[in-house]
Amino acid sequence: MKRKCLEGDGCPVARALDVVGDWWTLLIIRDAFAGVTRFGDFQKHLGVAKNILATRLKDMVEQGLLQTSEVGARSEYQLTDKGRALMPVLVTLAQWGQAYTEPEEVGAQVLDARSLKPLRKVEILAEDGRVLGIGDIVTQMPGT
Amino acid sequence: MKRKCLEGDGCPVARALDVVGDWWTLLIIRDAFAGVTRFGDFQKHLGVAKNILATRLKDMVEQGLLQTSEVGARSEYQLTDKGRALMPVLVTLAQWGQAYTEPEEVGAQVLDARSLKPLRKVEILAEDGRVLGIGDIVTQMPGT
DNA sequence: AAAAACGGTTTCATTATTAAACCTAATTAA
DNA sequence: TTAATTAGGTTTAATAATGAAACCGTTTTT
Repeated sequence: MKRKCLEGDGCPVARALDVVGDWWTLLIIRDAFAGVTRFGDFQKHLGVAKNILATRLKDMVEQGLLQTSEVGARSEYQLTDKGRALMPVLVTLAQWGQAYTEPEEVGAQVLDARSLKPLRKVEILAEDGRVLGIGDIVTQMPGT
Repeated sequence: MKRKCLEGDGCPVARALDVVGDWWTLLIIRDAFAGVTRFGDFQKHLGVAKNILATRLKDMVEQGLLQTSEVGARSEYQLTDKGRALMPVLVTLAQWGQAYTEPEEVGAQVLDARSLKPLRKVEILAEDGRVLGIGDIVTQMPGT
């Protein structure tokens, strides 16, 4: 009756979602990328209830996505390497969202820090460098 | 009191998650990429309760991720362009999962259809082609 | 010293998820 | 041709997750 059960799954997508598939997790990571570290700031930006933010942050620390450092008796939440490694996931998701969903107001964007321009569209490449389209990949599943 | 509220958000990540952020959605998309089209096959592979699979599929059709076609009085669920466009998201997620989570058994993989080899690691590029690391991007937020 | 803010925890109501039973139409087996 | 089974769901009732608001001790500001 619990909600998730994909921990040791053969599929890396399932395992990834077991860690970051919760409703708020990727949004917290997004804010952490934007420099947010304090409980109250996450709460304000996300508009999430404090209790569930507390449990999410605790879970994320347990999963190794965030680490806490006590700065002046005030704890800060910072991305670990494992959390930072989600950057390409966020960028890819953002590009899909920009292409296929409509904003009411133009808002947040991920930009190249040097030029402050948008990023190039993510491409999926084969080992030899060929650009792969949607029909060019196969998903090999264990039970199929 | 409802669960989601990010529909017209300024942030494309939030809008994307509003569509694909549900617990089972990306796993359904993954299976659809693997060629699954029928209700029972989704149910078998995912191990999800039939009622929630039914509502998820209905939602995903409403959101334009899947379309149904009545093949011999038996409906099939197929990816739309919008759904297929999530391929890079799945690939990036899978690569993160492969790098940062541990499988109990080696299982599903996304492969280049021609060579049947793994894909190249996704790179985030600036407009001018520079490879961007984690410190090389900035997230511009509306309320920050 | 008093007041406000920070970082939560607790409580209780609402919503989502689940397993299991059930149902109807279509297909397969006898 | 009938009977049994399967596919594709829907309904029901229990459990788990989520949410808003109140509360609480500590820390910071006034």
